[in-house]
Amino acid sequence: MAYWLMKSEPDEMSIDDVLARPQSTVPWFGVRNYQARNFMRDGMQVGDGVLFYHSSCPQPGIAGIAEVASSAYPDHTQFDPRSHYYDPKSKPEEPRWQMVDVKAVRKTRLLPLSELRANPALEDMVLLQKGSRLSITPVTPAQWKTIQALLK
DNA sequence: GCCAACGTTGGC
DNA sequence: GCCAACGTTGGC
Repeated sequence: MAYWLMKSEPDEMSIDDVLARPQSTVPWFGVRNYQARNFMRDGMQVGDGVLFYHSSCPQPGIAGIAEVASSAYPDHTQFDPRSHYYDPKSKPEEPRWQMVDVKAVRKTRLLPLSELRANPALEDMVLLQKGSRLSITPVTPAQWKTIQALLK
């Protein structure tokens, strides 16, 4: 069992949007960063805990709890020339980009980035490191536990 | 809109 | 393999 933080722009896909979907589940398409892809492909297992983070919005922070709902499989948007996420260099016989399904578990209070930064127990979070921009980052069990307590 | 930080591309 | 140029992310 591992833990992750996944960023989503609420204008694109908020925690409410995911909860409103069938099975509260969404395919996490559009990741175009190798490190983030590798976390999905090599690290994630069904049932892993996910902190659902709202980014690029007025109040960035953790907005909900989710879980990994599938193992990694090819992201079909990479082959669609009309898609914003089209990658002409990726071939169907050798897909470059993968995705997983993510299932929303519950909405939480908005736990703002500023509150995460202010908590000494969380100072090592990958999310909070200088210059960190990864849309998918690992979370340690201790960090997960701290955040669960903050969301109680 | 600004800008720091980082990733990718491509010429050499 | 180096590295300049460019594109993207994302908080502010």
